[in-house]
Amino acid sequence: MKQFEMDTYDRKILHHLQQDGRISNQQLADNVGLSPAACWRRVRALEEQGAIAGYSALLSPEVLGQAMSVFVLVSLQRHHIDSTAEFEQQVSAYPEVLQCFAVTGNADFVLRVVVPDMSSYDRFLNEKIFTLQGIAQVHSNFALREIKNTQHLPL
Amino acid sequence: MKQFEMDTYDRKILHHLQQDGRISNQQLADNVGLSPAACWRRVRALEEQGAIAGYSALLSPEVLGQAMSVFVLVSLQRHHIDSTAEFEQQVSAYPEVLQCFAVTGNADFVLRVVVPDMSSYDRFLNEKIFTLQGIAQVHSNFALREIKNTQHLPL
DNA sequence: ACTGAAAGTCGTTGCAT
DNA sequence: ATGCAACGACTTTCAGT
Repeated sequence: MKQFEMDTYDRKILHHLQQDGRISNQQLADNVGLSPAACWRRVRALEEQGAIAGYSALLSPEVLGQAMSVFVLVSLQRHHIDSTAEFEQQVSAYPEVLQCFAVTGNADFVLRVVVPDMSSYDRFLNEKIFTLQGIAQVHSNFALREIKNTQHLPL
Repeated sequence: MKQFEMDTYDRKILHHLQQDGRISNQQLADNVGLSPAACWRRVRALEEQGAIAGYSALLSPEVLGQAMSVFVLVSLQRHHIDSTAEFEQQVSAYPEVLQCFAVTGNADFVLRVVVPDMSSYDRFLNEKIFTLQGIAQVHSNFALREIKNTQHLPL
């Protein structure tokens, strides 16, 4: 993945597309000050370069009854490559795990898990986390409130 | 925010819109097995009910040179309502802070911060976090690797 | 690189079931 | 609730600058 030059037009395009992924090419062109054709070519280029990885609808966890967010700190027993790889593979497959990062600090991984309620979380832990091989410690920090939650990159 | 009934069509629609927020209504209708008009009316309803909060382009941090993710654990000195509210307000305004949750456990808040490099992170801490009133402790856990990172809710 | 126009596709609405 | 049909708007391509 290599870097590339981005001018003000590209930055504006990315900004508006983060804000509204379904904005019409015409509106976008108006907002950034390009003709629709020129704007469209730039968007295409940004997609092909990989700067735009995709588009997604943002759903509301509250409205959909998936209101519980938990930060799960996981430490593995031994840091062998293969047990780590298997952990990552399994965890990636769980739909309840929205995010998983390998981190510095006391834990090896931090996961953000989203479930409808506490009993679902209990089931998730017992059936999907505690059954994994090589788990040393699991610590759950429950989200009391969501202050901010986007994936919008600063440009 | 009240719950509402969702049938299989709605679930399929949300699933596909999470996967591709720019899918055309016709393709979506094909995929879920509805006519374009019926599908479009359901999408409209889901938007109005708030189940769909919006749409966004997903950008690639690596390609855009915003490769460093840090989990910042923040504890406040006294849990007065007003200092907490001010902290939340300020932190929400920082573009580097993609996510912020009030959590249980040792810290009061966990923030996910994204910056281009370590020196930018240093500046972020000194100029934007350490200057806030009532900060008791700040602990930084750096993301070594991103295993999974979506906002896709399990349906 | 950009603009403007042309052609095809799609979103959106109204109406009937 | 659904499908069909029609109009207007849009996306996308291509030639010219």
